[in-house]
Amino acid sequence: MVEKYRPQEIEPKWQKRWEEDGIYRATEDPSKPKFYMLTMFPYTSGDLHIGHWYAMAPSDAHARFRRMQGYNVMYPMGFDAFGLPAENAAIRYGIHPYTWTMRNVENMRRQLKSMGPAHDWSREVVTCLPEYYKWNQWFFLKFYEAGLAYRALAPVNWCPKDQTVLANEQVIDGLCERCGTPVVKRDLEQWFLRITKYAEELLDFSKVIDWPEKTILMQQNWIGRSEGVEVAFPVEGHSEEIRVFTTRPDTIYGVTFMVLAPEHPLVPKLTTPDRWPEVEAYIEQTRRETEIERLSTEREKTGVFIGAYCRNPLSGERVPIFIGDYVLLTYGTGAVMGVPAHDQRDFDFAKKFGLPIKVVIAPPGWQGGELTEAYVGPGVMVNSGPFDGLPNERGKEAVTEYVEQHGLGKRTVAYRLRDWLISRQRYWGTPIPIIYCDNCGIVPVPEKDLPVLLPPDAEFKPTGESPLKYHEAFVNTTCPRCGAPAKRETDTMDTFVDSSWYFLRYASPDYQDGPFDPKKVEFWCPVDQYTGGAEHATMHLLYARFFIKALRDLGLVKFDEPFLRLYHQGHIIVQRQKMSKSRGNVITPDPYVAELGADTVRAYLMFLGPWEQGGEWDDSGISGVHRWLNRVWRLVLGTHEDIRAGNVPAGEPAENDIRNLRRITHKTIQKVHNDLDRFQFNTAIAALMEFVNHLYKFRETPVLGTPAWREAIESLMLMLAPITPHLAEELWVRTGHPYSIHQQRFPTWDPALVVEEEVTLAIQVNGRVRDRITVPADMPEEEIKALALKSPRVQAQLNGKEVVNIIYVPRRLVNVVAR
RNA sequence: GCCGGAGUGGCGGAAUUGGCAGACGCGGCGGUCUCAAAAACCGCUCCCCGCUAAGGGGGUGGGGGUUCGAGUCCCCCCUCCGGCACCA
Repeated sequence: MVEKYRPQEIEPKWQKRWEEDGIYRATEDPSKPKFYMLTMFPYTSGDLHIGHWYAMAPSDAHARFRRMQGYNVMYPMGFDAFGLPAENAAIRYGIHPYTWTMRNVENMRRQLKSMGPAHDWSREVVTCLPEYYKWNQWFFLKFYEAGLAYRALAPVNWCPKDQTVLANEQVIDGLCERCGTPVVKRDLEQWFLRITKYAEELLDFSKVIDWPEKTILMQQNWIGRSEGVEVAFPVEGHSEEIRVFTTRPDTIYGVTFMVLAPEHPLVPKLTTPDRWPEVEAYIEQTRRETEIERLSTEREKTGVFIGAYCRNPLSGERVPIFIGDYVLLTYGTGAVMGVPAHDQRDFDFAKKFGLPIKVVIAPPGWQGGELTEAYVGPGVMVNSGPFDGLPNERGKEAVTEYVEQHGLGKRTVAYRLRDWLISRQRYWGTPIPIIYCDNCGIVPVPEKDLPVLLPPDAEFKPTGESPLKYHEAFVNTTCPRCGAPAKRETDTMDTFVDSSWYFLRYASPDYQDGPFDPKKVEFWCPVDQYTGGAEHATMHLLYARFFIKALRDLGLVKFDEPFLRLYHQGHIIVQRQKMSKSRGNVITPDPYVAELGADTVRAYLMFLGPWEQGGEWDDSGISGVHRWLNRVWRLVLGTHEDIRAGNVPAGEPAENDIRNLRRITHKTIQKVHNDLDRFQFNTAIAALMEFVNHLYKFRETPVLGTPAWREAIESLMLMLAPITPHLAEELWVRTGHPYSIHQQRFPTWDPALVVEEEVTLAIQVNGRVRDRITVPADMPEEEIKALALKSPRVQAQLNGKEVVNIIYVPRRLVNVVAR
């Protein structure tokens, strides 16, 4: 009788042993190809839930698979530890963000380790520790020197009652989440990183090996490159001109109005006194709107005439100037030339304000009638002076030429991408290493004075702008340049700065002389395989790419892209929602681990469905996976005992059975290998389940105990090693193999053994299956077709109809087409 | 709204990328073993007509199309999910 499978005993045992032996510790061993495997590090929210395991367990299986393929794998783990939730917890529970965060780190580390992962914990990085954030500051200084960091006015959400800056998340329907006061926008001097300098290069994915198409597409759309022309419209009675960016210079004769972003700097200057009260009120109103609202094409257009006019530089026509919230200051020049006939938003605006709609690109068959909607298609230019008669595509070029030659404007490329605002008016983040001196102005903190430590005793509650502002000992300092009394910058950095380079720190986490040891980074980086949620497609993943390109240009790294391959896992949701403490729907792995073992939970999470898709948490199927692991346990140990005791079915093993067993073994190896390679864990496990089902049948035959049987059982254990590492190790050692299975090679398949000798073909008549025939795999096409036609069921279906075609798809089907 | 995805039995999902729809598992039904239960094992299980047969019909969110053949490709629509620059 086989001993019972007790994961609660074997799992801690092996975890301890692996850790003691350091079998997952990565070293710079050049004898094997390196493989840097990385999972997005978790935010230290405190509730490590089944969703974290969902992200980590399959990724761990992939890392283990790569190790078994002979790669020198570095698979580190760390914690993203700065951010808003720590401050919220501090306010709610009166606990210091540091204490809260580090307590969460402890707990999350313990829970992660109970999964039995192959992480190299000696490389752990925690971003809220000074030895980490010091280097955020160091990078900031480098960026500043290189002109990549600059200060500018930018709006923040401001709650007038709480006197505090709010994150977008804290604004619910335009109201402060704490007190319900309407939130307004307020301009503050803030720090930016010049990501737009890299817009063009960031569009290029040719140096990436394998990223999901959709992620590339989302980043490209996010960057939003468009080619066009910037044209200056002189303002009547002023020396100023309004510069507009347009991708449709061919429609310039159709301009009937001009719309400026309400925040446009020329608005106060150009607005006539009689229009000012209304204009000012509209600007105020706009400042309460979100960008999503403003860009919605659904809602009715709004705007206000400012009383001023400009002149169309080509047609000479007089054009009234409006402001409208659908124009954003951050895109193009913050001004739009209104061409209602050929842009739907302009059309809606013109209808609303009774402005003329002048057709300048004739729609096909147009008789000069009124349009019911904007015509955005191609056509011939009309009402466009010297350009009349040109097809509009050529017209674009001609107008651009004209504009450039007459000094009215120039070709430009506009990007939707904006510079990265990194200032946060928060406590729990990296202090920005800048000092403001009355004599010297903006003075960067000298490198030798880093880190600028976050004072532990600050009043981090939301009592004002930047919490650090009220920490006198922090704020008041002396100017490093002239020695006069000076003040520190009190804003902290966006936490996306932390996550833009943490993967470099893993290469040398204890390095003191810089953010990383250049030699170690050169050895390990870039990341070969990155996994994480698709919600990071446009922000984190773009910021990290920007960071690496900037570091490259600073001479700090030698590669262009941080992550060569990328895979997105989906998310586990509960009651159709993301798990969160506040919703009270957090599922932790702990009780499942206690009852069924980590291996069962790991395998179940991988078996649930395509990793990419995630899904609703439902534990009703977990017993099936646990049952299966029990079957594996009894199969491997039971047959091991039977063979040793000579207790095998009598008789000679049939040649055919041996051949079949070997084919099934090798086909399974091929399938599991390919699936683990492509993150298709669910089908890998399904294949392993089928394999085990087959082995239970073969167990009843004399092949039990043959070399083919041993090959099957060893392959099974090795294939399970990445998925259920503890079970695999226990079985491996118990069946007399040398520790550790995690230092073995993944089995390989023999292509010659995988091919089927016979195939079953579906026989269709007009696309419906009517019969099946089993034929030798190498039977010639003509014979197969003849055989198909002979089938009585086919004949019954044909019933005198004329056969017009016979389609043969090798190894699949025959389709008889009849009329 | 804009950008990007997804939709297949009672449930999670599979389908070699245009070739037998429903692998594998859950659940359900029936059985073996047992004093009994659990565990384990065996069989059946997309829907409808039909005798639990032979056989036939329908079927991958809805509607249309391309094709010998569509879950897969194209067009329109519906629903759900992710992101929208201060949640990370």
